[in-house]
Amino acid sequence: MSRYNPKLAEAKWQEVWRRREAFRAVEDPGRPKYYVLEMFPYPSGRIHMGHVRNYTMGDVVARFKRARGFNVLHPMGWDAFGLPAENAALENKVHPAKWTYENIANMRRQLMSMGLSLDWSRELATCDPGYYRHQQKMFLDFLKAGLVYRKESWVNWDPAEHTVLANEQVIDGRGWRSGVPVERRKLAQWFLKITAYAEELLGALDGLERWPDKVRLMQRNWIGRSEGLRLDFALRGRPEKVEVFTTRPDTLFGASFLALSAEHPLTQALARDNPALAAFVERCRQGGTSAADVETAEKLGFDTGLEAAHPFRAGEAVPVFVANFVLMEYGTGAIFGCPAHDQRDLDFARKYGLAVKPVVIPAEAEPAGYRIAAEAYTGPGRLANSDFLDGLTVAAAKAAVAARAEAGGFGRREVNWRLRDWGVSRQRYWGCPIPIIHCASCGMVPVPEADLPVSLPEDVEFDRPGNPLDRHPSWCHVACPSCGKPARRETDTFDTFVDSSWYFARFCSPQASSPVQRAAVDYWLPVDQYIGGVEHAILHLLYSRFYTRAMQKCGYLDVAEPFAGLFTQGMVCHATYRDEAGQWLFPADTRRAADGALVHAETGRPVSIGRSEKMSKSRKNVVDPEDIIERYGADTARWFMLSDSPPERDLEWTEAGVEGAWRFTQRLWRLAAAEGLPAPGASQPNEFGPAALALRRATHKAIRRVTEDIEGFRFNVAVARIYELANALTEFRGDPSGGAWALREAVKTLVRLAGPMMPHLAEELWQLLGHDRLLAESAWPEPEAALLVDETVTVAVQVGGKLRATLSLARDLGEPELRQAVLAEDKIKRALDGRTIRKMVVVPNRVVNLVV
RNA sequence: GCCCGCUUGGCGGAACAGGCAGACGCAUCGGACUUAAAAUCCGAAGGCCGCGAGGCUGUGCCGGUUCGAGUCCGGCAGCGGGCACCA
Repeated sequence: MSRYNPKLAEAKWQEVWRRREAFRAVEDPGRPKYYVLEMFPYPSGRIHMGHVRNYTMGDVVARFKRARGFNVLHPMGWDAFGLPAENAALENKVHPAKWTYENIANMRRQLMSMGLSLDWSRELATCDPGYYRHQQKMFLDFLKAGLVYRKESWVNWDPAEHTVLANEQVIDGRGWRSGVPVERRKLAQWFLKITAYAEELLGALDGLERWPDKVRLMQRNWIGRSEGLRLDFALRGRPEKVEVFTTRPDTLFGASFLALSAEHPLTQALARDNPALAAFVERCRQGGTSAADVETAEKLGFDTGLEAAHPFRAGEAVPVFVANFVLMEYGTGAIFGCPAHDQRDLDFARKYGLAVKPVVIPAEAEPAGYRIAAEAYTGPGRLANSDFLDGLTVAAAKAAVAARAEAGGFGRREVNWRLRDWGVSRQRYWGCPIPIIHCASCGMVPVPEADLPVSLPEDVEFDRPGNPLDRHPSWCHVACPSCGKPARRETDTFDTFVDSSWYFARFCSPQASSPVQRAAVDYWLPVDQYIGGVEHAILHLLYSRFYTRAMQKCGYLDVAEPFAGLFTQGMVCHATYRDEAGQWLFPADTRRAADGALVHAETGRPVSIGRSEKMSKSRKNVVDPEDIIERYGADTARWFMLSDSPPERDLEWTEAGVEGAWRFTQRLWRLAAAEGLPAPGASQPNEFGPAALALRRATHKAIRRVTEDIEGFRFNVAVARIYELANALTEFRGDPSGGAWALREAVKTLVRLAGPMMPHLAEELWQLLGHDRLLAESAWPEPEAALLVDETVTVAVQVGGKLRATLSLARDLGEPELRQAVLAEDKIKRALDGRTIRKMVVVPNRVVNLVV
C-alpha cells in the first residue's frame, strides 16, 4: 500500500479550500453564528510553537462548530505596532513599516501552511492607516464622551539616552542599553478613564461564566475594590491637615507614625527648605516604576520632624515620615502606620525605632501579655488598648471609628480602587498617532475628522534614541484647526493595547468606512470563543472589556462584554541543551550518538540536558514550526499539539512525541485506505452479529465522547478517544452478519472525528472513501442512543472500603439481586470471613461497598 | 514584596458531581515478520512480597471529614507564571 504523502495532500487541499472559499464568513441571520477568535499575533517574522498551539486549538473549534451547523467567523490579523520594529530599525537600519510588512508576509505564508480554516478576506493589520484612522476617530469620540483626559504621570527615564524606557527595558534599575540607573520622571500624558467603569467591570465578571475562574479572580484583584476611610490628621505647628486613606481604621489606636509619599504636596513643600529631605525625595526616584521594583526595594523613611495629632486623642501625637513605599497614585498618598497589624509597617517601625502597640488581640491570647515579635498579626480578634473600641470585633471597630470620624467631620467612608486610569501615551514612533494638535492660543484641539487619519511620516531616522516624531522637521508643525496659527501635533502615539482592544469588532466588517458596521457587529459579537495565552489575563482582556463599553457608550455597538467564552492555553516548553563550555544549543544542532547519548551534531562532543522550560530564543530551546511542517506535515504538528497535554497546561515538545504523531497519521491512512470496504451508500443491514455490534458501540461511544471532549476543550482526551476507536478497528476481525457495514461506519466515523485536528489527511481519506462533498463542508455525526448503553456493567465490590472483586453484571440490577450476586462470589465470601454486614452502600452500576 | 497556578508510573497524562487509580500516548522489554535493518503486527509492565492463587502498598508531605478521598477541608513544602511602557 502507498504511504500518505502530506506534502502533496496538504498543498492540494489548501488550494481546494481556497478556491471554494470554504471558510468565508457571510452574515446570515437565518443561521446561528459562532465567532471563534485566537489572539492575533505580533508579526515578529516567524511563527513559533506557541502560535501553532493557539491556532490549532482555535481551528479545531472552528471546524467542529462549522460541522455542527454554525455559521462560523474565524478571522486572522496582525498586532503590528510596537517596540520590536523600532529596535530592528535601530539595529538593522530598516524602516519599521518595511520590516513589519515583510514579517507579515512571511508569517501569513507560514500560517497558511498550517491549513487553518480562516477567512483570509478579513485580514487586517493595526499599523495600516485604514485600521488606525478608525481608532483615532473613536479616540475623539471618547474625548467628547468625557472618557479621555491628560495628566502628569511617571515614566522610566534614561538620563544617558534622554529617552523614555519601557519596563522591560529597565534591567536591575538600569537602562538596558546605557547601563545607567533609571530615574522616574513626570510627563504630561493621555489617559482613558477606565476607572469610571471599575464597579461595572468588577460586577460583570460574575456573568462571564465561560471564563476561567482564575482569570476572573485575577481581574477582581487587579480592580481591587476596597472599602475604607479617609481620615484627617492635624499637624502640630502647621496649618495643613494630612488626609490619609486606610482600610484598617480599627487599628487607629495602634498608630505610631504617618508616612507621606515622596510626591505628596506636603513633602514637596517641606523639601523646598529642607535639603536633606529634598535629597531623600530624589533618592526615592531611583529605581523603576513597576510594582515589583517599588515593593522589593528597601523600605526607606525620612523623619520630617513634624508631628500629627491623633484624631481621637488630642494629647497624643505621632511622627510624620516620608517613605518610599507610599504611592501617590493610590488612596491619598499618605498612610498611618500600625506596626502591630501590618507587616510592612512593622518592618518600618523596627528599622526606625517606633512603638509597636497591639490593639487587636487574637481570641486565644491574653490581652495583658500579648506582644508582637517578628510578625504582624493581621487576623481576627477583639480590640484592646483602644479607648471606645475596647472589646469590639474588627468589623465593629471599623464601623465605630468611621461613624465617629464622620460625625466629627474629620473622616469620610470611601470606596477605593486599586485600578488606575489607563495611560495610553507612548513616546514612540511605531504606533498610532494621537490625533490632537497643541495650539498656544487654543490649547489642545482635536484633529478635525475630515483630516483623519493622522498618518505616520515615512521619512524618519533611527540613528539616535528618542522619538523620531519629536524631531521630525515638518510633520509636527501644523496650522491650528481652530485659529489657523502655527501649532504642534501631539507626538505621542497610542499604547499598542489600544490597537488590540477593538480588533475583534473590526473583524466583523473589516472594510467598513466607519470603525464598525452596525449590522455586522450586532450579528457577530460577542466573540463566542476567545483563545490565547494566560499572560493576557489582566491587561489586554480588561482593556478590551473597557473599550467595548466605551464603544457602546458612543453608539458603535450594543454589547458590554466582548468575549463570552475565554480559554487560556499553556505554554510550549522544551528541554534545554548546553555544550561543554556551557553555551546554549539549538535542539536542531544536536543528535543521538550510537550509544543513545545526546551529542553535538557536528563536533560529536557531549551535550548536557537541562530541564524543560518555555521555548525562548535566549535559551535556544526552540523548534521551528516550519521545519516540522516541512518534515512531517501540518497534520502531524497539529495532532501532536493536541495529544497528551491538557490545553490549559504547559506542553513539552519532544522529538519522540512528534514521531508518535507522525506514525498515527500513517496508521490512520492504512486503516482508512484499506481495501474491501463496501461502497458508500450501501444500505444498513437489519441484523448485526456480536462483533459487528461491539464495533458499532465503540463507534457511537467515540462520537459522543469526542463531541463532549471538544465542547469541553479536552482535546487531549478527544485524541485518546480517537486512538481507542482506531484500536477497536484494528482489533476487529470481521463478522459475517453486518461486519463490513459496521467496519465502513467505523472508518468513516474515525476520519470524520479526526477531521478538525488533521484536516488535510481527513479530507484526503474522506474523498478516498467515495464522498463527493468536502469533509470541510460535511456535517458532524450524531450518536445512536441505543448503542451508547451496555447491557452488562462491571461493578466493583468493596469490603470495608477495600476493593475485593469486580463482577460483570446485568445493568440496573435491583438491590436484592445485587446482594445475592455479590455474596455468591468466592472472593467476597473469603474477604468477609464470616463477619456480619452492617450496611451495603450501592452506587448503581458502579460500586457496592459492604460495611462490616 | 503582592497576586495566581501547578504537583498522579520511567515520561505526558486519564479518572462525569466523593465510587474499580493509571484510560490513551511516549519510552522500555519480549515475541512475530525480515538475510539484516527500518516499517509493521502481537504481547508484558506502578512498587514490594509470593512458584502460585493471592496479599500488602501507592496520586508532593502532615493531619481531618466520610462506608469510601487523586477528588472535599486545615496546615506545610517544592516548582512555575503575572505585577500597569514587551506583546
